[in-house]
Amino acid sequence: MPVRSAEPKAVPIAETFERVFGLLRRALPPDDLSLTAASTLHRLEQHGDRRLTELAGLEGVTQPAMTQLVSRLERSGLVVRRADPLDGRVVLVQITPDGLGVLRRRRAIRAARLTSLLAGLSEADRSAITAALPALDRLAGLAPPP
Amino acid sequence: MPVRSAEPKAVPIAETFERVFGLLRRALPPDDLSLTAASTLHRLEQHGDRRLTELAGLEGVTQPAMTQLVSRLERSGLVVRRADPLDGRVVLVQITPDGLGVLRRRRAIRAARLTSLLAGLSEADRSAITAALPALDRLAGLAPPP
DNA sequence: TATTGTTATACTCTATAACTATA
DNA sequence: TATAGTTATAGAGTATAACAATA
Repeated sequence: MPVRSAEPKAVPIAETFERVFGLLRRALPPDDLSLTAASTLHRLEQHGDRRLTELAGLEGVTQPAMTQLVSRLERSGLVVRRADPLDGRVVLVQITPDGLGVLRRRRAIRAARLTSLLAGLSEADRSAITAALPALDRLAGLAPPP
Repeated sequence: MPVRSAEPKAVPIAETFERVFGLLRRALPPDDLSLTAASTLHRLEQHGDRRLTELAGLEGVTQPAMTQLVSRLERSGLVVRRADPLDGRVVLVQITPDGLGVLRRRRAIRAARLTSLLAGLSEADRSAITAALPALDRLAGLAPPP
């Protein structure tokens, strides 16, 4: 009986990831940021101001979708649009102190919830998850097929 | 310098999960099912017909949201609504052969994409991810705070 | 009266197509 | 002409509140 190579493993991995997504979605505080909004803010925090088109590419959404997301974030005071002195067409997006505060609060809330969930696992399970984090980060960092 | 207990670990775990979510989202075929729709179909496939309210609870969405999701799925021919002969108020949701086919196709596409991504990792990373799957499944299966 | 589900309404998030402004 | 971004429009997906039907 042949043991096939990489393909069969992908199915259970994909299904587990979808279940983890369900966990993320259900653990989202009701009137919190969407996952895309949070990811965008996180990127602006980590890597500084970015052009709108660049953000759209990094987040894997269209330019109009990012225009609208940035507009919503700006309306909420979490980012501001700035002009690029070198190119009049460009919009630079910058996170505000309020935006940083929202990220900080959100992180604390999610960490607390996740901590209480992790408490329901065995120490071995927690270790297995911790051990996989670097690998998962590398997986998530691989350029997805555009 | 004190090493604090469980709380600090939750932050990197939550952030890695969000990055994996980004991967999932970007790898979604353009005109495919939403993650919630897919999860609902998957549940109907695995566990048989379910009542609408039960599905809403399992997926962590409201009853009206599930009414609408089921309506969209029914319009697309992926599920049907059936009456419960024992209770005239109840709607039983059943997956159709077309729904099963969509799940099968979708699984194959996602597995192929994930396989090509996994090929970009080291064998050690792939092993770490595989080793964490049961733990992640248990984590995702824990009842989230309602 | 309580439960099951739907309808009404509103907002976020996303897409494609058409447009404006700048280079 | 090409690039950066916005506006227009449409649809999925979600929520709360109000409603209808059945138990």
